Amino acid sequence: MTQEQYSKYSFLLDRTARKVKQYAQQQFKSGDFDVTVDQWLVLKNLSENDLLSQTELANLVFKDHPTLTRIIDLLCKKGYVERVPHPQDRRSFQLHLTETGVSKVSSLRPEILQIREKAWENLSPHDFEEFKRILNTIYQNLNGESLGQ
Amino acid sequence: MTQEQYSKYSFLLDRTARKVKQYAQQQFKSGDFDVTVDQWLVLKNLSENDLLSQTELANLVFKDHPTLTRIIDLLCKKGYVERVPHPQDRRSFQLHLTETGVSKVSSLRPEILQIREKAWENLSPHDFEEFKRILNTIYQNLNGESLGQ
DNA sequence: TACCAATAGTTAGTGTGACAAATATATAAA
DNA sequence: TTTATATATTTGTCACACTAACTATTGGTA
Repeated sequence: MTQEQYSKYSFLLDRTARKVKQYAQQQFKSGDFDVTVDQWLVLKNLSENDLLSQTELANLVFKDHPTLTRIIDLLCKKGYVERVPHPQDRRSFQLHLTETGVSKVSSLRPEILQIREKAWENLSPHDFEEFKRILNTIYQNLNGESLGQ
Repeated sequence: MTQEQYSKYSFLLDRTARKVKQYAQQQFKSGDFDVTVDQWLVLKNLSENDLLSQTELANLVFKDHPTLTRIIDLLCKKGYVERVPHPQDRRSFQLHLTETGVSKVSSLRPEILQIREKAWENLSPHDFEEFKRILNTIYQNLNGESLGQ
């Protein structure tokens, strides 16, 4: 296999990742979910781990701090999340899902699982495992120092 | 396999696609390439197909028209691309690499192939074929009407 | 105590992505 | 020929990614 051929993965990877996000976003919109795909990722992680700091959450969802700041801003504005001052450290916040946030997550979760399945038509469970393995290997190959999981 | 497990691919896919772009962009920067990753994709396609219209190019690189307009704007500002009025159709342009653009492409091409290879350490040619197959299947599953290649 | 490096978070700037709407021109239909 | 429709590109808006620079606070150490 030549170098030339190897270089195409980056194009296909980018194209497919965008399509997956775009497809989900369209479904989110037609279902009036009132959140974006990335906002959902944040909400979902907050529902599974209460009282995270922004830094802890950023490490969970693999987003950088400025991006997370803005997503949290939007989620606060929508009333799904609150920034609670950290009792010991005045630099940081504990992130907390509001009542509205909790019920938003539980009402959207099943619908979103459904949407996510569509991508796997014509593919096997073995394909799924291989896909995850390859994605993780690529990630680690490029992740220099931190070798993050 | 439960629905829950299936939903993780979208996170891994997005994370890996971002890492691939970020890694390449860092290398581009440390090598003073003077283009972004997406600008490179456009330049490369123009070097292989001269005198495309913006619509034709948009279909090649799978970017939407407004995005492409802005990338072309930047490449024109940098002097790598020219918009030549279409001789028959006054609505459209033929895109043309300048001298500078041509030499930029040929000087960067080998360096970029090198950068792209890094992702494939610890992976086999068979992995590569499976990866492409799965990416393309997912893309087509979500691509509703147009069934684009 | 006073200094200093590290940490938490924000702000600003640039580039990109998706979508809707606007403009200009071309082409087909009445 | 006039009208309607389709096409090529641009503009505007919002969201996200990444970098760099900045503020505030913490904790260690001289």
